[in-house]
Amino acid sequence: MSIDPLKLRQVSVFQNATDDDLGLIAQHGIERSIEEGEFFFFQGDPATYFYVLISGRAKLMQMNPTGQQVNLRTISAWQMFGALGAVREHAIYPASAQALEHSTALAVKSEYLHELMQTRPYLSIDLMKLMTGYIQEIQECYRELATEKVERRIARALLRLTSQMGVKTQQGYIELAFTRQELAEMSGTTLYTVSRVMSEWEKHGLVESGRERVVIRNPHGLVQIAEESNE
Amino acid sequence: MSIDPLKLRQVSVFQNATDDDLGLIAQHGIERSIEEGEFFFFQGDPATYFYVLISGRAKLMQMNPTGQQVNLRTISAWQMFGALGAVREHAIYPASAQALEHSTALAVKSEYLHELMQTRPYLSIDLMKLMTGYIQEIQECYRELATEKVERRIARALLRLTSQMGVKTQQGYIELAFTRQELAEMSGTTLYTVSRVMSEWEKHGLVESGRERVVIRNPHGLVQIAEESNE
DNA sequence: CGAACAATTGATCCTCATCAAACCTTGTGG
DNA sequence: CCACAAGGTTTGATGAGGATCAATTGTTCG
Repeated sequence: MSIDPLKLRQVSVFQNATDDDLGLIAQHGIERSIEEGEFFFFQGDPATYFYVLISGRAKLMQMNPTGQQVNLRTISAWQMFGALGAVREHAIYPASAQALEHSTALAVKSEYLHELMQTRPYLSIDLMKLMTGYIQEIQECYRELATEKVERRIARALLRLTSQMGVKTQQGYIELAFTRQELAEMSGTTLYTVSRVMSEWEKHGLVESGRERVVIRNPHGLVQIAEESNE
Repeated sequence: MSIDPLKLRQVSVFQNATDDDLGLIAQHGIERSIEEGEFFFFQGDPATYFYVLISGRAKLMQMNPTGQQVNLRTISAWQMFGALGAVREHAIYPASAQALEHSTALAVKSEYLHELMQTRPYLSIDLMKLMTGYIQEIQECYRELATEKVERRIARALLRLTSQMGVKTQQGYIELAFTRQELAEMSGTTLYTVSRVMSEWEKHGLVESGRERVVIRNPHGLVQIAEESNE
């Protein structure tokens, strides 16, 4: 039992691929199932496969020698990750990929994508589009971390998550499923600070928070915090 | 009077290009001369040209609304920059490029590179290699900024510069030409902190510093600071 | 119910940013 | 050739913003 190749069209890098190409890719891939907390791959491993997340959620992260983590990106269904190995031979993953919940993914040999790109320019272009988007995002995160205060960074992180993975509740609010720790790793701070900031926001009715859960009640208010000049 | 097309082979993205291709690119480019402090382009401008630096030095930087700067990359001769526009139509530059000294560069229409990539897979691949390298570098910077202390970040910044643009002095030391302000922007701190750290290092014979100048006398010592576990 | 894990909150401390003032270095013009 | 201006650098004093530690309180699940 394998996935429907045509569903791969949802992957931004494959948006311009032919049906045949999608079939080939699906055919060359194997489905992997990963439990919550387990890893797709580790930073430093040879980058022999790239992945397309089919279900679940995952995160890309780096660890420094002392074990502190930094979250680089959160991945939801039909996003590609670990594709840097398709560009360079003998590349290694520059980050680790960990499942945030039980997930399945299609794993395809990097060299196969590399081979395809030799004869399909649109594939390269679309992969580059993904890369440029990613470069812009991380550049922005970097600038924020260097120049902005925590509260604003946390607001930005929440807004980013909202647009990527926000789920509407019945009341029309937006719900996110992350621990304080995870939010801290995304905004370059500690879980204590995130907790304090959230408590403060809750007092002002901006958010409503619980265990592994944040409900945004007033997105506009968050945007204000994210944008307002340093008063 | 135009540049020798074959010199473009030094550009990593053009390493596999044919002589004819190099000729075409040179032919489609115009030479621009930029004075110290002037800009090649600004963040937010339409990304209609990409550049190859022919002589001089430049930096890619972002500014936040309050005017604080972050340095993303320093560019030396025969490096390409501003190429994100070749990937996506109507793209805008995500950063500004400023000349650190009088510089000349070849400016080529982004869409021309885009066109070439349609029929020359190796060009796309080589541009992607550049991008992946860049992604890895900025990811690393991001992680450092989020998890490491200033002293170590400054050491890392110096080491990065050393490998990219270091010039050997007669005595075999490595000399770099940057102001405290510039070093601060590269390591996410202030010129005051950079100055203090450098004074401290100078006492221990690691570096020798002057106006817009840093001489590294003991690279190994810097590596130790950059790597040593948080004691 | 109890164990494991997540969140909160207070107290404390430390790293750096910030401000201010003085000091160097370099280049320019009289 | 000296004086001065402009810009880079150093250093001290001060304070704020968060990190860290510790103790307590929720929450979920077997």
